[in-house]
Amino acid sequence: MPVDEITSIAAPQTVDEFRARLAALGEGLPKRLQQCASHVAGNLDRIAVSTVAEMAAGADVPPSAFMRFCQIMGFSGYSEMQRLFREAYAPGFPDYATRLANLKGGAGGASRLLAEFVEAGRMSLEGLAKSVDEAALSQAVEVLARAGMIHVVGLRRAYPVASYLAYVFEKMSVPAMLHEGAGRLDHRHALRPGDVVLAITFAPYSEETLSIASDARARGVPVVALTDHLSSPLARLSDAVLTVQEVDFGAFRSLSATIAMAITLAVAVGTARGQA
Amino acid sequence: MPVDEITSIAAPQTVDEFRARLAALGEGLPKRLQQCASHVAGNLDRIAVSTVAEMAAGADVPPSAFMRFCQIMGFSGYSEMQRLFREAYAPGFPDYATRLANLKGGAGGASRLLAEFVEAGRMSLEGLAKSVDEAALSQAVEVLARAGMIHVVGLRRAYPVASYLAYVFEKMSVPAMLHEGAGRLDHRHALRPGDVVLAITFAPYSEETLSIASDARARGVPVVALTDHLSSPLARLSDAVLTVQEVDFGAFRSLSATIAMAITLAVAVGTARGQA
DNA sequence: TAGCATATGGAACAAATATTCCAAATTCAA
DNA sequence: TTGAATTTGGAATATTTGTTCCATATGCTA
Repeated sequence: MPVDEITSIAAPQTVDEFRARLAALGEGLPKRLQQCASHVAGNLDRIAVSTVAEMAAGADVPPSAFMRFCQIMGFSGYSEMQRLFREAYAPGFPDYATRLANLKGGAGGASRLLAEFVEAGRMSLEGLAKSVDEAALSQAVEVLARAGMIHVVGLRRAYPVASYLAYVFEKMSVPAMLHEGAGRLDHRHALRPGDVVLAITFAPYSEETLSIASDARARGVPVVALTDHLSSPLARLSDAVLTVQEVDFGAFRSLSATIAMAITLAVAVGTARGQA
Repeated sequence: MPVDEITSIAAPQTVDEFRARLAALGEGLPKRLQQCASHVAGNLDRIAVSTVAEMAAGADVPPSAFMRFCQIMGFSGYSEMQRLFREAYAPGFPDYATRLANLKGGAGGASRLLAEFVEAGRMSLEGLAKSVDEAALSQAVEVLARAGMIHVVGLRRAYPVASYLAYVFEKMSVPAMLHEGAGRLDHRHALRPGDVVLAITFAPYSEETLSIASDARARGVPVVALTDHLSSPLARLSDAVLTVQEVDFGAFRSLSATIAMAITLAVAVGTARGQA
């Protein structure tokens, strides 16, 4: 039976199915396809970011041979095969805008909302794990661990995070003080040499928070930022910048990832101090 | 100075340089480029596997705007920028599971902690989705939607949740007031017929919160509870009880699931009121 | 408000990439 | 060795994707 008549089964839907099919084809292939199979097996992760020409060159076969390989794997061509890996590489493109539209149309009550927020939270946490800048994180911990007093600043949506940080710092006996926005009264006179400001703000960035941060910087007090983007105005004012992206659901953005980052920071700092 | 005359510096050679340049551009950009910057900052890992059209759509700008963005970042075009990420992302699949494993194995103590908290958060969210009592949830929404004023009470670990609820209620124009523990001063005189108390507390249960709740009940003001167990002392005092269990890591308990429940409650109540 | 500088979107164009096709090469069986 | 069946490579083509350009829109300054 010629290879191009191999009963075409459905294309693999997951990377695992792909692996299985690769194994199933195993030996019985002609030489060039064999080469493709073995090169692919060893370079699964490259498929997402390579062209056919590159993969073919890697397998040391002409592009047309590689195309045949894609077809006997069950795909219509290279593009379709690549799509599988691109999606696996950057998992899930759930389109929240349309889901929200559906939700509004559909029956769904509060439990449906809950499901959406749980999902958004999970994705935010996954995103955090994938995108955290480890260097920035340890730098932040280091700076904070050396602080005489940690001034936690966060208003509006960041306020719950700030208060949570203050709570955990207190539990861990780390000297920290929560700056409340209440009454427009600010405590910047409390900033002393050797202290550190931990500033938290997300778009639209709070004026007060930025102003306290720049004030601190002007006085030579280090600033650690917890914000949403490196391009945040807070980033420029800071000595260490931690970014956390929350997946939003409709107009609403939760705090799962931010809270996870906050507790990590607090516990890491508490631990570092305990050891010193 | 028009953006396309920004002195063209050499293109970033590493992802870190890229980040730095992104941060340096910061504010001064026109709207469309700002959108590009934001979207890119949050989706660095997708660049390797996406087309300009996809990235542009994600940033909600036309492809030509995205091209301009690539150019002011110092690249000749999208292809060149993408090459940086395709090469940088040689290391396997940044699939969540393996990334988590890397973090746990990683050198930095802080990254390890983060991995643990992320994992705990995810598990808490899953638990919440599985165990939610739908009847109690809709009952809580109903009671809150009818309230004249919602009094949000939560101290210590529950305080961040309470302040977050107050924030979201305000955003949704739901009359709500946050009872602060500050100064031992409590606002129970503010409780009026037709109001509702939303009380949040976890073991070890806060005296003050319980006392406000029982006070409210004595006056015939309904109480909605957000707590950790049906057997919580708060449960007995309440007209609707929502329970949320957080998975703890070591001695530390995060708030992912609680926050998810809180935002659900707030949005559901806001929506219900909007419709009425 | 006029006039200038800048930003924007889309259509036209260019380049890269995927895909097909078929003549030539190879293999295998008789 | 011959012929049929299969595999192979590359040239031709189709499709997708990237890039440029410019007319129009927008915002700013005087």
